[in-house]
Amino acid sequence: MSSACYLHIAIASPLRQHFDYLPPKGATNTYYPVGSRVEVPFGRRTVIGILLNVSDHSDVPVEKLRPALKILDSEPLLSKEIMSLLHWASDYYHHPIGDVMQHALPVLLRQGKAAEARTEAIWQLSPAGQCADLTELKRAPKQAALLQQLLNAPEASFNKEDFNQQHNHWRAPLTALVKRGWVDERQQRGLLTQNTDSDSAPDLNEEQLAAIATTTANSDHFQSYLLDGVTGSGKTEVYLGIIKHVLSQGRQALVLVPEISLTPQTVSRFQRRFQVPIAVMHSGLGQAERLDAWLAACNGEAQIVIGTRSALFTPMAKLGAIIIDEEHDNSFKQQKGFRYHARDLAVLRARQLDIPIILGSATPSLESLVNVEQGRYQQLILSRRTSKATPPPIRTIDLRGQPIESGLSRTLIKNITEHLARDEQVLLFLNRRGYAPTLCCHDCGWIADCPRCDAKLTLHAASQRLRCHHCTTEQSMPANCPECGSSELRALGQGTERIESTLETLFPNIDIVRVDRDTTRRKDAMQTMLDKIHEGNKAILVGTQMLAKGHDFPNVTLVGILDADQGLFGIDFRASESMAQQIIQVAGRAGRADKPGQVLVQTYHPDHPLLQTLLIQGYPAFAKSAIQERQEIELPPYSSMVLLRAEASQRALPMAFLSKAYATAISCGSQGIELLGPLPAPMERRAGRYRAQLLLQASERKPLQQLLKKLLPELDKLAEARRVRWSIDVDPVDTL
DNA sequence: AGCACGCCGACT
DNA sequence: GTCGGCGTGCTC
Repeated sequence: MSSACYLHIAIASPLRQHFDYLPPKGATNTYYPVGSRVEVPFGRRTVIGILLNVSDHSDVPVEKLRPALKILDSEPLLSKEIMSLLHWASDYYHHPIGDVMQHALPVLLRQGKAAEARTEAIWQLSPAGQCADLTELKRAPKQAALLQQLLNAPEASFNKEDFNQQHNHWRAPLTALVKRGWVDERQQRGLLTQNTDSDSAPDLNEEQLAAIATTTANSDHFQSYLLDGVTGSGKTEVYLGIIKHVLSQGRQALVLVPEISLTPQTVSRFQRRFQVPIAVMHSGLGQAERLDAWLAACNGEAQIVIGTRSALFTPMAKLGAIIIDEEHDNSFKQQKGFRYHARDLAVLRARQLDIPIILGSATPSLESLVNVEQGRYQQLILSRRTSKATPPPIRTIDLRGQPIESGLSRTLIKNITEHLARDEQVLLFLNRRGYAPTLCCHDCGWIADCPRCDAKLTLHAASQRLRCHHCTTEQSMPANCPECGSSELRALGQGTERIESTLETLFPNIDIVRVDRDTTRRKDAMQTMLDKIHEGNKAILVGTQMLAKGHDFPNVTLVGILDADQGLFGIDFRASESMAQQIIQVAGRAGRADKPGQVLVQTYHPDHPLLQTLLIQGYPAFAKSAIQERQEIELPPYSSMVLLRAEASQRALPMAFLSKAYATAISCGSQGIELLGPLPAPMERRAGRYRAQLLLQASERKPLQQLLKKLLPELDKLAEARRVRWSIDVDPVDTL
């Protein structure tokens, strides 16, 4: 009995559904591997989708079905495990399955390229070439030269770099030699990055050993661990210890890190410790490189995969443990399109595979701390710094009524001078790049606003330009006020560029190194600066959060936080958590070597309770009180949030859509769900578009999910929906 | 999202 | 007269 056969296929489109196809015409075998790519006709074009499953029925009338064109993979490209993770994610984040699937594939595979590792051509002298008659090549000097090179090392094979070094046009002559039969051309598998230098593990302290022992004792079962270790306590050594164990079992390890901390140093630390192939996956990779890394991870050849957020979806043949470094970092949450949280999905993946997952941070997210409290995560504490250094004392500098020199208080300047006098380095943190955030006319009060955003333009002095930090707007700095013509234009407020120039006047003989997006735009700029800092000569580093993450500056003994107040009165309920994490992370840069460090925090609100708790009692105490506050006012993780956003070029449209959405939600039955809004977004206009949002909040996840399941198909049908760009954000990390 | 069809404005 | 703007509709 032959039953009907329908292929359910995920196709990249905003439609929340799959599409059904008949098997390809003339298909002889009946094996259709779920998780493989299928080429199908879709509307007027041909696209590549992923086979979700093969079923004996379809909800679509048969006459509407078209046959698929071609099965592109004979084996599943996405493993069963990844498919199930993606299904879950599509469901939970309410994002169309087709688009979700695309996130799991390197671009080249999405485009239909064969799932084969890149190869490079290599050339070798053929047996016939060994007794080649060079006189035949009298009139082909290039061929002769190439042949001579090959004859010099008759056993060796050469790749294109080898020829590039000695010849400028070698391709055609070499092809001629191949034609003559004197040279063999072969394709060889490219090699993964691997390092020949090696180092061995340092002696670990008891806490580190205990953390490794705990996680590895039970390494073939699912368990989430929160590795809560103060800066400098050697979290990475714990990761390495765990990975060593994983590798010894013949399994692979997946390490996810925030975007900014995936530097060559990070990777080389892993490479030096383990002489195994490592696949690195980040946004800077070329497409062919990305495909290579992906395939190597997939087939188990790469034993360690280090990557950012999206590396989570890499299929891995024998994954044995997942590590999330800096788990509190918000860059694990994708902020557009498919808005998944890589950390949260990683926990799910670990559970599915029944393997351990280790979330590490010096400043754990409140979510993870609550998970510890509720017994879902097991906490591993590293309380001691590995070096002798004691944690640096943190002092506040009360800015009220103080004379301030361009953002620097007298006290801070005095301390900088002292540390420099001891040939030490100073790090100043200000999370605002540019020269000044405001350009203002002294005579009429005009302010340079962005024409496309509800924001001020930032003055960049070096380029003499005004730039918007929220869109691409850029204009030259006017000589006169465009309103009243006055030439008295004043730069108000401080950015890193201005601090840098102030420091240059205050400390004319000291190196000032500014590290922000503007100074690190060039490809190796960051590296050059880090190298310079590591030389250890006295210097002042000024930077934004780029400086706060992960880098180790052994000779920095003074950290100055120039403006701690930014996060204190933020509109987002997570603003204070982020501020605290940022302050502690920056403070952790001080005194890592044998020199004692010192941290000075400038603030206009030294009595603010959150700041007090953080600076006097430390992050754990801060977290405890912040958690308590979340509990009292039923904020996440003590409630569940979903944000419905909309934007359009006309102001009224997003609000109109969201009002309709509000009404639709009510009619879907929204018992137990609080609807807040619709409201204009905190910065209503951005890049010329008006934005608004509707917040859905509930004490339980389930009713919210159920509502969305009913609500979203209804919203898709609304006429108002077509006039705006809208999106759903489940568990938003910032409500901006 | 793409892609086509369809009906109204300023240009070779 | 057309090139082209984006509103609307459809994709198994």
